[in-house]
Amino acid sequence: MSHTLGIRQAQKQKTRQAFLDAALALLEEQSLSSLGLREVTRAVGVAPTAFYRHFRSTADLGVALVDEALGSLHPMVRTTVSTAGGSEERIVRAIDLISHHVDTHPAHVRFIARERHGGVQPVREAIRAQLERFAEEVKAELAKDPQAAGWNDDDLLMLAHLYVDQMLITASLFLEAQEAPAEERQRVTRLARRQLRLITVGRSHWLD
Amino acid sequence: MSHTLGIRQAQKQKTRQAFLDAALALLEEQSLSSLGLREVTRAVGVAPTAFYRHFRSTADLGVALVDEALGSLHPMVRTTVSTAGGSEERIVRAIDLISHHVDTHPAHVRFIARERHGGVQPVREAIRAQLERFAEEVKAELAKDPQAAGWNDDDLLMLAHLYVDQMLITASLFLEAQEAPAEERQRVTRLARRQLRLITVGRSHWLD
DNA sequence: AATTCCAGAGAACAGTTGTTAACTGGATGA
DNA sequence: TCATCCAGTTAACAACTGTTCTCTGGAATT
Repeated sequence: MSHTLGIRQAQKQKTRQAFLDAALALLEEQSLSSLGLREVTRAVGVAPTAFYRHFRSTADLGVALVDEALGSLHPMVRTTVSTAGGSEERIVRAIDLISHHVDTHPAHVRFIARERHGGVQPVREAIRAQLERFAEEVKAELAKDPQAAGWNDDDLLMLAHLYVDQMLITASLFLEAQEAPAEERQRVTRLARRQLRLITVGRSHWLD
Repeated sequence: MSHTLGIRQAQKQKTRQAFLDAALALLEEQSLSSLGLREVTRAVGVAPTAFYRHFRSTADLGVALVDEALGSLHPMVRTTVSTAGGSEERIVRAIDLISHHVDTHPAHVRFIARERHGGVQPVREAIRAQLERFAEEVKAELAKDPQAAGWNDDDLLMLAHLYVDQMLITASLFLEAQEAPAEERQRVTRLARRQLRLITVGRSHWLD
């Protein structure tokens, strides 16, 4: 199926990835709308004009970063929501999973939080579309749960969005607490768990 | 109490406000970290150097914008949460209030949503501090409610943060739907109401 | 009336930006 | 083997950036 790339294509992809990595690093201290093309090429160690061989603009690069940051996350979300076990057990596991993901991919998380409402329209749209996909997937998993009996589609999607937004809020909190002492990070963990718990309580009494 | 300003101070404040207004307008299509000092002075119609008479940097201007956007909002939040009436009635009124505020101050709302996780640290910190104040105020109002009997302080603050974050999410949704047809805006209204309802249901069964 | 103050103007600085055109040299395919 | 392709280079462009220093003219103070 997958044809082995020639030396040429392989080198091109390698450079492209170097662009993405360099940009992500530079974006820890600024927004995409202020990221300069020359700034990125300088960080990669390549001529400014080389940029155009891979991206039309920095906005284009941003959209590629959205795919890198969120594209591979769908399986994880799907299984997290659907995993069997008691509801308390699932809450703890979900928060731990977010915490772990922030630890291993802080720059990706920062990028998404920053550019979700950022100044570059195509990037906002790309993030919005990915989050909509997450919501649809969460909804599909929720629908499988016996607890979903009697729920209409609109309410399921409403709940799914609530979960997705809460996921992002939690990730952002972990990110802010990243350099903080362990006790602060533990405080965030407990807060996130209780918020998720409250939503879950609301869910289980929704039909009353 | 308030001493009438001299011609000089009055003119200075006028120019300062012109800076804030011009910046806010420019920030509808970009982030603060890419806002240039000359760009702002050009929009105001004043020499670049005049900027330094009012702000040290664009970050400084950003912090001033945070105060303008959120500083005067505290009374509104306070009364909204505390207003008497049935819970369903209060939910409808809260969402309507947010919707109205987004209609009347779209640029302010956009600015806060954009810079909350934006690339300028002092501005992020200023927004964080204001939102923390909101949460404390909401918590204080919640504590007055008879429903809060048996709640500990941590859980009250947890719920207050949930409300504040939800308020921002809703405002952002209204903003995105601003140019959309009326039916889309109505859809957002209903979604926001139901999410608030679900949180309220969770709240009323929290102690079970 | 004379003096001080200070918001804003003007000019100049060294650096930066995105984009263009024409090029080089190694991988690719006939 | 030889012609084609194309990722990356080099050079140059006009336009823009933040910041400094010096100056001005009207308001504020004495």
